[in-house]
Amino acid sequence: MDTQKNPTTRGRPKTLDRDHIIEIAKESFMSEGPTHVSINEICKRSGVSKPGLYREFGNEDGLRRTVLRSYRDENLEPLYAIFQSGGQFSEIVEALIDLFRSSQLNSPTPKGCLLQDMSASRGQMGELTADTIDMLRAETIDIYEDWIARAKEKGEISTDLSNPVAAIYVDLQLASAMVLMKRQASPETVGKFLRTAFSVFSN
Amino acid sequence: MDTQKNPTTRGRPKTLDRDHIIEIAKESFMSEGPTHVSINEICKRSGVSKPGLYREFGNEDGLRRTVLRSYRDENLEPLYAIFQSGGQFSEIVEALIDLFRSSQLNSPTPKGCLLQDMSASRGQMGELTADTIDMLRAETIDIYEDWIARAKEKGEISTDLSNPVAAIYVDLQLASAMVLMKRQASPETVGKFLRTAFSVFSN
DNA sequence: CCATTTTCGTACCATGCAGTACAAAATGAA
DNA sequence: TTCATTTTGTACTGCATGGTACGAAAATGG
Repeated sequence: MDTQKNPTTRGRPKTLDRDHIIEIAKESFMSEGPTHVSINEICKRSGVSKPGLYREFGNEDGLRRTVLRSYRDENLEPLYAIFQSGGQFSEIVEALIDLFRSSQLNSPTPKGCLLQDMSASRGQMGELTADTIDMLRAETIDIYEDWIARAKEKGEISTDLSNPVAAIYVDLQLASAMVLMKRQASPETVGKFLRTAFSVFSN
Repeated sequence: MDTQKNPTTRGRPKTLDRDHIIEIAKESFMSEGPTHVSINEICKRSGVSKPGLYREFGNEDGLRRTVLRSYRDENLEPLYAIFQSGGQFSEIVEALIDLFRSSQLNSPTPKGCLLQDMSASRGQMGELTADTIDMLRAETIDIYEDWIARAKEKGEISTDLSNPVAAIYVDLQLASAMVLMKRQASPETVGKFLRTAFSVFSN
């Protein structure tokens, strides 16, 4: 599905606000867990009829995939940008801490990482969403691995870990930091946690 | 609820195997997530009628609490024992790695930590289970904090982190290691991860 | 004004869920 | 044998879910 925009100008004008539904669904998935919010509930919260939502996204799997893609573009992309900024290792760690703090302070409800949450319940997801999860996970791990590799080459860090294992380590530390955020730990605690976790690479 | 054993010898003899149900439910909760296994499904898998299960555990909340308590006694207790063994910091880290490896190798299905899983979906749990989650979380955090405090006093470690924050750090690292296990990472990777994560305390 | 096109939402379907009413079955006691 | 006691499972209730059939509504084109 993923309906395309109206080519002609005929017919009843569309009132359904696709982006609004995606935002409501994203917020709901992140605060209550992607598998614990029903389509019915999303319809009520976004003020759309059920057939309206189904016409737009096909089915539950389609909605989840769309929301996850939106999460990538809006929430993950800024994270990627930091790793690919070319800054020094220590600068990047501090930039990460800043990003986490600001996203924690700017969010009304405590948020974790939607990709991690969906990944944890991958078995409950449909095919489209599961494939998207796999792609995004591979994408992020690659970015972490490249970052580690470049920092090693520049002599900014040293570690016993191979690059793939170091990438997994980074992935898990960021996931943990987001768990802390969801638990509403203070930004100071989150910062201390990240600085400590990344101190294993210092030389 | 939590029915007590028959005092008299009258009446129809009981055939329901309480412990078997608990084991089946625990296995199911750990492999599929505590909120994604229905009572119906547990009844089928353990060969018990639905009223039979309800007579034994009261309701879904009662079953979850019972399973979680059993998880504590059977799975968490050995972990606690390591931290309270009085060994040196480095010995305890190695003992942890051993415990993780053996539990990973001995388990047919990939397992994470039921307490973490339930904690993550605490909002979906009933009152009894939620209370038990809180108690167990406080219990484990206390054990980690005591361990850190003792190791500091003995001069085996040094860190900028306060004891409470260090305890949170330990908690998250163990949770991450269990996530790795659930993802079926090799025991070597899990070991490397833990050694690296705990290396932040070395002096 | 009418036909065509497109989007709209009410009302429905089958399924699975947590939880229960109730009578049959199985024992010891009298 | 019969009664009291206890455990058993079949068959049900009411509700929420994912998903859809279908006709009304709202626009443009002729």
